[in-house]
Amino acid sequence: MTIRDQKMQRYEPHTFEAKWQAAWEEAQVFTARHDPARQKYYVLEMFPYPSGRIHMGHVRNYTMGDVVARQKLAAGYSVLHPMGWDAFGMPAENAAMERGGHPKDWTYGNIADMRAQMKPLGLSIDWSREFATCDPEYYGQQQAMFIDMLAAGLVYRKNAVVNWDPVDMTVLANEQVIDGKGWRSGAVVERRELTQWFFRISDYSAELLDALDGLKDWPEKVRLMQKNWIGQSRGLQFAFSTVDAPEGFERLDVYTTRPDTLMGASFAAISPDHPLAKHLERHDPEVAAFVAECRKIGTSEEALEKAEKRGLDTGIRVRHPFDNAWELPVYIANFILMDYGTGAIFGCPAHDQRDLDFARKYGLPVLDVFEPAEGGDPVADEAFVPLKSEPVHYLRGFAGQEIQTGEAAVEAAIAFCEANGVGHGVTNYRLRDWGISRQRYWGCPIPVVHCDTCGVVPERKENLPVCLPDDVTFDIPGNPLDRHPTWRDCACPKCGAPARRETDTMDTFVDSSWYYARFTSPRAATPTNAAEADYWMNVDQYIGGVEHAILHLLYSRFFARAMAKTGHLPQKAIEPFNALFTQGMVTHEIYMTRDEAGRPVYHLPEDVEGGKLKATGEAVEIIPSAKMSKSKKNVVDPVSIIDAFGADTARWFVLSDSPPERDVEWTSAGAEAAFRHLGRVWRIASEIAASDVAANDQDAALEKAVHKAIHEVTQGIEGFAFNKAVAKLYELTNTIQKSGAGTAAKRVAMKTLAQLSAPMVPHLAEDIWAMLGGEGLVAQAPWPKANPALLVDDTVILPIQINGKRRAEIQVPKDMPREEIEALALAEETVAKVLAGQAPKKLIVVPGRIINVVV
RNA sequence: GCCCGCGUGGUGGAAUGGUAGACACAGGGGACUUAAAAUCCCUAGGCGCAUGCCGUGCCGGUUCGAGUCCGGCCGCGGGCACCA
Repeated sequence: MTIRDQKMQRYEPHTFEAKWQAAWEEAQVFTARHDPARQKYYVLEMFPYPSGRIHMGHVRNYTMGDVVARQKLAAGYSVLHPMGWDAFGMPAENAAMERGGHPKDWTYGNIADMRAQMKPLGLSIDWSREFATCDPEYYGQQQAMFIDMLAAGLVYRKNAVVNWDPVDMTVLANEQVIDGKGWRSGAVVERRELTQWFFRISDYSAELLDALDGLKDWPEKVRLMQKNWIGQSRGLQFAFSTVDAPEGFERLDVYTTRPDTLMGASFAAISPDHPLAKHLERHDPEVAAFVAECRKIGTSEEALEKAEKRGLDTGIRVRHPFDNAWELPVYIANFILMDYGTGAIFGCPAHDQRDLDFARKYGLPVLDVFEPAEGGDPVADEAFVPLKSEPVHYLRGFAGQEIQTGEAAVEAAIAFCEANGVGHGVTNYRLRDWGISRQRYWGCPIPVVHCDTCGVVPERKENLPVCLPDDVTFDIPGNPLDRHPTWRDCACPKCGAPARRETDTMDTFVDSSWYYARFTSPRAATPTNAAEADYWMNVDQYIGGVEHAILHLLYSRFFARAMAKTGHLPQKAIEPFNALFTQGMVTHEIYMTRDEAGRPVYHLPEDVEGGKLKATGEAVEIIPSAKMSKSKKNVVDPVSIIDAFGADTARWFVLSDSPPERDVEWTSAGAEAAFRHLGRVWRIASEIAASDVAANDQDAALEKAVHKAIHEVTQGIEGFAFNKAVAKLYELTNTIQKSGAGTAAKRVAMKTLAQLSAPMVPHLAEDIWAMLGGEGLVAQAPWPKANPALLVDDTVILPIQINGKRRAEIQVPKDMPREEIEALALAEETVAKVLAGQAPKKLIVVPGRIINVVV
């Protein structure tokens, strides 16, 4: 072999990756075709926010989707694999505020950059269907649906609280509130009520809950999280009669999931947002001060739960429903949510830790309602809160048995109360209606007009889209739409009189709640096209991060139902995602040094070598495995990886080693190893292409290994165990390399390896395929089928355990009868020695698996 | 605080309740080379001279048999309704 030949036989992905991408493009391999003769398959990865740079998490997400899409294409499906941009949202406005410019320019510029970074990955995406949610063609259709949903009674307005920054005079998102203060102004944030638009998702609580059972191919944990989020509960709603309450508040409605503890009640409590609290606030300075204090906590449930539990005695009392002489004080308490139940509760300190803490703090009585069935001490500092399924002994019960489970006692208590005219049993949900109003510019305008005579009037559909005006500035905080007179002022669509446009825009979750449907007909003049939606829906495989397990997925499930109700989706699409896969993050070590003041200074991976800074030799502190983030500088830029190693190496790396649902740690050693392996595969292929060995007795063994690999790799891909599929491909590579089989058999083996690798490393696969004389593109070759006859082994090795510990093994024919195996096992040397002529206590034979001898 | 998940060699991980550590990374040894790179081969959980013993975050339980199932902890991660 000459030096020139050696040079030619190197794996140089840059010489062919672009070539094969052009070949796919030329052959229109990935254009989704509505072909009624073929079964369709719709693969979708959660679309990205156009931040400007792709990161390894994207590479991992889209490579997984690509593996599925390419394998299904090879398996004969008509595949839809689209890509778009979740393009509205706060970062674009923040960029405009910080750096000047316009959110639109920033966003479209980022999209162009990210598309250019994604294309070299060689993803099998039908780019002809691409859109961004900030395209007027997209959000105009969203506005049309909003109008339809408004007409269908799915949308309404009500008051709701927001975070208000009193210095910047603007509404803040929860993430912009840090320790109760505005992120820019540092001012203490207030809760303020605004009239806002809501979707009636809570009307669908029961249905969204029940339908979870049908989502067989969703992760169990996601279904469980959604179930808990919807939060169905069975309880009693009843009214206390009040003593010394203001006029109009003669009754206080409360909801409880533990009516069986009614005889252990020691106080009632209402939310600071309860109408009674609001009434008292106006007349009582002490209440006003307390309620004002409560409103500083912020709007998130997390903040509320973590805040110190506090209350204020209103002086009002309520009568116990079963004893007119028994009066309970009414507190305003900062931990009661107005949105849940009736915004008022009764507290039973003995059997609820929060109530107990509250009672101890304010010197309220603690009455034990029940004790452990076997008896126990009265409650002291720890509430007695057994599982509802556990039987307990009732001391202050009033319905049902003396010893019964909490569940039974609750039902008995509800029945008793209903029979005695004290309230009624109700089923409640934790799920609240979906507030979509955002006091921001960069979002889909809510297409309604406020008219002094007609009230709130939807825009006429022929006037859609209601486009965002371009002439806006972000030099002062707040919503530029609010101070844009020529955009804001308009004519009422109904009476023509001067009117004002709604200046709130929609939550970006609305945008992402139907993009999957729009991909089925992305240029249609209506939100969807019935025939296309009918063919392509549902999404057969949806892939994205677990961080979307609740909100995005729940909103999408609701929105699909709302679209079906308004005629924009077929009924079969109300559960839009047949299968869901939630993938893990890409992590990396963090490299840190400290400055003179001891503050941490972070360093990029490319600036560090061998635990030291390349520039200065200073040792760095290594913090293991954390989610890649710009602020910690533990990021690896996919573009630089592709430049250094090619796209296939990046793709191969993110699929190997870690199971897809778990986090994967990016290491430069791993990336180099992936590159080396692909180089080896390429070299073995080129050696086979140049070799000429006659058929021989090793061909059969190689063929068997190939078919085993077909079976196992296919199983790995279909079961979303890409790391295992990769391991099997390593094994097959090793087998081919070591095999002394003839060239013909090796060519078949290598071509099959190319086909099995194509979903993961498509460029390399094409190159090998072409090298070995494969017909056409491997991307269009049918997926190989394993011959079942070649998958079974004639003999199996059975390990023998003695008392559960492995001591020996025997090799037996695959279908040897149990009795013969038993005899062989007992005759085995080690076993015979241990038994010493005695019969075993027990002999367990699991055919094809194991033998356990118990002595 | 509440809901959900995860925890296995030096590292990433594999294992329908049935041989713990497949496959790979890093390491050690060797071959080839004037040398290096590249490549190839061998080795490899810990302890012990060894029959062997110990090992899947910790404690307990079920089972002939537990990484896997159950109960209780510890640690880490995700979500908590205006981040996307």
